[in-house]
Amino acid sequence: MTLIEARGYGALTMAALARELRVSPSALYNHVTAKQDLLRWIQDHLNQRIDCSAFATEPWDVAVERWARSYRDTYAQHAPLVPVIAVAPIAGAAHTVEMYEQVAAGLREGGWPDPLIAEAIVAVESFVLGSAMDATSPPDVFEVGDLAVTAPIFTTAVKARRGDDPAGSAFELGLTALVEGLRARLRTVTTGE
Amino acid sequence: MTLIEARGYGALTMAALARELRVSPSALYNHVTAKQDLLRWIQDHLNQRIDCSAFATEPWDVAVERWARSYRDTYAQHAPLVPVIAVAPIAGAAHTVEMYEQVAAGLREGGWPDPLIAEAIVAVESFVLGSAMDATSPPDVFEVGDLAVTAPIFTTAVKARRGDDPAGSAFELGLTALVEGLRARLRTVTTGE
DNA sequence: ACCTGAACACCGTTCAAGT
DNA sequence: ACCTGAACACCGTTCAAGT
Repeated sequence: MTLIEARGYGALTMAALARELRVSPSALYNHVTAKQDLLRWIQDHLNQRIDCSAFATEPWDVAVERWARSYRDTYAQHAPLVPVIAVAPIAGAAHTVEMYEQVAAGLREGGWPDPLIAEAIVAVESFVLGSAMDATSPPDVFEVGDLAVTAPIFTTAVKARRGDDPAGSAFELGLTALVEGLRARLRTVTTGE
Repeated sequence: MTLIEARGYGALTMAALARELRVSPSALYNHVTAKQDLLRWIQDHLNQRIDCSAFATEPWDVAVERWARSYRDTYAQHAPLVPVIAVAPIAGAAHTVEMYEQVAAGLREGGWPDPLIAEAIVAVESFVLGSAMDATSPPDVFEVGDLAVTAPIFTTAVKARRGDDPAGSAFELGLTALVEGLRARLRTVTTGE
């Protein structure tokens, strides 16, 4: 059923899906109450593919980095889902819940106090989803055109970027910084009490 | 013209806008080539309201925090724009370019090397936009329902959250961590050479 | 329980025709 | 230069009717 994602999200219309299944569009509503249901189903299926295995074997900080990379890579290829998943309730999504459980277990094992675990997860997730969206932006997003004269510093900064994957570099910079900052925070929290 | 945002984004339809302006829907296409144009126009207008003033007076790290807070607050109220702005080219958006210029100037002043400035901006921006989307999620996003038995650790972590604004707390945790991590990174970059 | 076919109430957009 | 009105090609969804 999810094999249809190969066609891209612009083509993910109820009519197209129905055609793929050789069924009438209205028939879909016997299995799904609305299109949102379908998207959440796909999301849960996708979350199953995110690699959380490191939380069982590695220190929490390296596990978070691996999880975040896998998470971003997955949704960079499914960017249209990002706005949906960011606000979609988790209830009933078994694989999604399982993912969070593994992450939460890893953080607790790593010494994070219960009240901060969900906050840390949400913080990393926000960065990941924002980065997944950024990953889909065209290479010329930062081309200022004739406004270059207004913004000389920004223009040279954009030109000074290196590597053939600016979005990827920005993600790596942010991820390592975020994890480093979380490490520092955990230190102050645990030594403080 | 943008006074219509008060009506919410579900109501931001070309027909509704035309009605508001007492004009036929097709007349709008004399001023805008597509709806995307309109959204980018709104985005640029919104970016004007983001507070970048701290970059001129404060150290880069406290300026980034203030900018990020203002940025998130703005788009938390305009969440439907987030997926658009994340991939929208900047060309022709004067206020947006000006914002980036101020941020870039502040970072350079703070000692950041040119090749890393754009990366740092994108990293912070990704976190901000991800957080803006998260801010609009319903309070029960993490209610696991009958799957609680599968995810005991995550369930208790969610219950252990404190404060009446979980999304806001997560944003603050992530923001301070991210900035702390960037500070550390800048240190290693500048002392390394 | 699951399907079909027709219909509904919308979308954004185009285009000839007017002034 | 800017507008109107009609039309187009879609959307997601509903609902009576069938099996």
